[in-house]
Amino acid sequence: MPVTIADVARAAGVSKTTVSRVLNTRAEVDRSTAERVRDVIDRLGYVPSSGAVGLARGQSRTVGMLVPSLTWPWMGEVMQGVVDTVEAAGFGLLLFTCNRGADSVERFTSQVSARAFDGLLVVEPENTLDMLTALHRKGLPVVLIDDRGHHPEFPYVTATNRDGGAEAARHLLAAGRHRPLVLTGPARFGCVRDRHAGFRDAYAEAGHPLGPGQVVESDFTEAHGRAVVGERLAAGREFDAVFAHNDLGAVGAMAAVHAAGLRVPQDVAVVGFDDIPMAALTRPPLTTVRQPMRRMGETAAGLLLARLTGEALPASPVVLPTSLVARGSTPGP
Amino acid sequence: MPVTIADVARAAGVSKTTVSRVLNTRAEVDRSTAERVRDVIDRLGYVPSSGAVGLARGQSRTVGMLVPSLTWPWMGEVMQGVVDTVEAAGFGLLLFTCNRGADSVERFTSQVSARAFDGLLVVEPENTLDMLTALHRKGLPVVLIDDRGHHPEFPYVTATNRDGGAEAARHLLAAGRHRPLVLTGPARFGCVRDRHAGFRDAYAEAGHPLGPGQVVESDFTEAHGRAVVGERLAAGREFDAVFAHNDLGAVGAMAAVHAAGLRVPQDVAVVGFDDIPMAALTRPPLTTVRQPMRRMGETAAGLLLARLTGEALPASPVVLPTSLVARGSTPGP
DNA sequence: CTGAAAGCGCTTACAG
DNA sequence: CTGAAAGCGCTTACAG
Repeated sequence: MPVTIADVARAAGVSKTTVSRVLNTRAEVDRSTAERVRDVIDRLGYVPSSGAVGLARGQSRTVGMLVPSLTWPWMGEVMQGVVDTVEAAGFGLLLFTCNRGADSVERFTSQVSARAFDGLLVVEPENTLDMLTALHRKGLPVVLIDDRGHHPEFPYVTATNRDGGAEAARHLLAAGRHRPLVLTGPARFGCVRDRHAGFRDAYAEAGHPLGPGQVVESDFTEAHGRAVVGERLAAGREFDAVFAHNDLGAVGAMAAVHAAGLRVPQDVAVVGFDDIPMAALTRPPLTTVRQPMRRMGETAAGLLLARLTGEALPASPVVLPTSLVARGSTPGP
Repeated sequence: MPVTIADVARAAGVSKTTVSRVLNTRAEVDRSTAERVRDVIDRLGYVPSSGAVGLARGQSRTVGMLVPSLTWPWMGEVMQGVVDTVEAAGFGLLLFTCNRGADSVERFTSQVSARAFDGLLVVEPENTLDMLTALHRKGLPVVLIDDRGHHPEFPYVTATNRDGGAEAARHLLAAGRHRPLVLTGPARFGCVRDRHAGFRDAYAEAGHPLGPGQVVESDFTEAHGRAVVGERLAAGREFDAVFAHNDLGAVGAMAAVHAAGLRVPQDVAVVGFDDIPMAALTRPPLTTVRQPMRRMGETAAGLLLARLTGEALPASPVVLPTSLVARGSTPGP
């Protein structure tokens, strides 16, 4: 019932070949013929079936996106950047989150074999790097967003985590805070190691090297950040600042400081990482190292699309700059 | 290069028809033949091309999802519910956000004509109801999530907005707050009218009818909520509570109360609506009327999938219950 | 139980 | 500049 290329051809008195040619604006069509065909297309409201085009051309003009979760606080920004870019290029975006065990991972890889999409954008779910590498080796174009420090063999977009950590340190040092407590993320993440290295080195260079008791591995949750800082406070405060490797952890830290009857930033200054939407709305607003999440999404999508339309991809990763956003959780100048 | 059904047929010494039959588990295949074919499929790692299957069957086993924005604080939960449900059913999810003007709306509708998906889930972007209604009339199955009170002619999933408003009122009344300030959302939204009706009636029934000065139309932003409450406070406080129609507005209200040197909840109690992830993390944590966003997403997806697999859809909308989550921004019992 | 053939709606050499 | 025909990888009557 929907109108097909055959209907258009019949109505315009030409062959399907010709219709296809004006559809794809191949040059070798008589101007008046083309115009007539275009009129019919408009009149009939014809739109080529994407499935048929894909089958005939061997490509789907669709990109896949795999994410570990859609509810993480910064995921919306990444997604928005990706969708905007993919849509503007006239591609479709197929969304996957294989977060229900091995079963769903398998289902996902079978979608790949089904050639449902031409390329893949991914925020890496845990333990999927091997699978992704295998897909890439089999010829699927893949671009990673935030490599988690795994440095895969395919292109990725990340942020200057080391610089970000260093900037957080310099900001706290400038405020005269010499005894920070660092709440890292899981140590297996490269971004965590980078953030910490930047922070630690900056403190060392300033003549205030971090002692072993000043660094605690956390898990990126608000609850754990709160628990750790709460315990440290109860055991007797020996720090004048907290640097958390993500904003949620920083929010937990602030809650613990307040719960202990202390003030942010006067007694304990707090710096987070990410600049999630909530960061500007906490009390006090959270000073944080901003990652340009939306731009990271746009950039990754742009790389993948370029690859799909024939361009070669940059051999080296794309590293976008972080920036410190100073707010009320650290002392003003 | 990828393995096709013809490869499998050849290797198994049968026709493509037979392979297709075991693939789709039609009964009329000899058991031993079927087993042999299955072995070959496994050995070759064959997966049917989704595009080809779709073309032959006239359906894509993909559902589309249209949203106004991916960065709204509750969108992640809705999306997660949708994706989980759609994935579990073995369908693909194609994501659209036509938020770049009429141009992108047109691009979206053309995707529909291209039969890229079999059904559509939508959180309605502004001014798209007519377009959606037209698509539905042309035969596209559509399910709306949160009807915004438009009561469209196709199925939708929403929450008990009126009850939610009433529950907020009863909660504040129980705390002895008789002079609330109401910060509504845009009046054109049906959910806003419902929330307000429930709240207003409950106050009236309790003998404390709302005066005209106690209701202000806001726009669901934190900034406007803060501005309105700030002005009211500066003009002389004549309210002991704020009911905001969304959590972001409530967060703004709390900020304004604190900025005025007053306390939440002692001087001004605050109740929000939605229960976004941030609500539990504010200082004090925000009392709010919870909408089961993830379940709304799951439910809508389930309805659409049922429809696509042949079941009839319920004529009446599905209305999920809201629930009041009491936290620190209102006085305890 | 099994297969040859037509068809889904396009694109693309190949001829003219 | 234009078209007939083959092909993309499946499914599905239709025969046997």
